[in-house]
Amino acid sequence: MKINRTNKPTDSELEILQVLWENGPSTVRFINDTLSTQRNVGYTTTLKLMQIMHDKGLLTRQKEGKTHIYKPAVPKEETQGQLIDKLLNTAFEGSAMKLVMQTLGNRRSTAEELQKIRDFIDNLEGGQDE
Amino acid sequence: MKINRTNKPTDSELEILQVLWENGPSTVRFINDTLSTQRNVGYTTTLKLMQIMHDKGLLTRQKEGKTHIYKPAVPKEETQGQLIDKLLNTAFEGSAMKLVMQTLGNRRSTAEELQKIRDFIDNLEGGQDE
DNA sequence: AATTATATACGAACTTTTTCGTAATTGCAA
DNA sequence: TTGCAATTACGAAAAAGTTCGTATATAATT
Repeated sequence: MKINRTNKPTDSELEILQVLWENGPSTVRFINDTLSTQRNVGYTTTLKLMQIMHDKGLLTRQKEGKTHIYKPAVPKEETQGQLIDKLLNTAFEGSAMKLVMQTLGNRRSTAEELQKIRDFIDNLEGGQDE
Repeated sequence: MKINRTNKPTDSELEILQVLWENGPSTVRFINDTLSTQRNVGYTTTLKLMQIMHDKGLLTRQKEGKTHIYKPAVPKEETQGQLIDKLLNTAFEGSAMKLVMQTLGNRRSTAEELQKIRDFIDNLEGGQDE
């Protein structure tokens, strides 16, 4: 199936990607079992969704015996980036700075985390040409 | 109409909120004119959407002559916060730090912006109890 | 007061996303 | 090899979101 790097996942699709990101390549059975611990969802529902995602090029799969092993067709970071871009454009006037400040401003972070971010920014400045 | 602080806006609803955030309280006519500069959308479509948003408690309105003046029922920051929380939970394992780093890592920021963020973080540490 | 222009209300069609039932297929075990 | 349990394929219903046509109301204009 052709990989599509422009289709953004829907909410349900994102749920499935989450499980794959966390657990690596998985069967429909495993994904459904995992999702089922959080909410009610039928096996064929999950199956259908993953088939659609395969059609869209969001997942690749490989036959293993009689089951399929699915994995994301696109790196996690790329999908995350798409979602950030969308949020940026629909709610933060495209400004990464505004998003970052809002995110940090209203959520508790530990001193360690804040320090990591600081270091990260310091590092950025070196590499970035302006 | 009752204000609903839990309903997340859909994509189209967000488009409308954007216009309101940028321009302040507006008529359906104004919103539709603004949206129309970017894409094709009928007047009654925008009207219907805003009526639904009013029903959901996303917008309040006030009659002015024969038209209605609409405005967000909930502060912009609160809606932004909802959207961030959702992104955090569906794609960043709930970690604000990860979201921030991804955001800054793949997008160009000016030195000024980065400095502002640094200052912001410094400020945060003082106020936050840990 | 009648006409006109603009606004609202509302139902319904259409699209997209989500859900699931049923049938067909497949590999394994008896 | 036959039967069984698990999987896939597929169609279609249900739900959510979007779009728009038509009817009705309202205020301004002639």
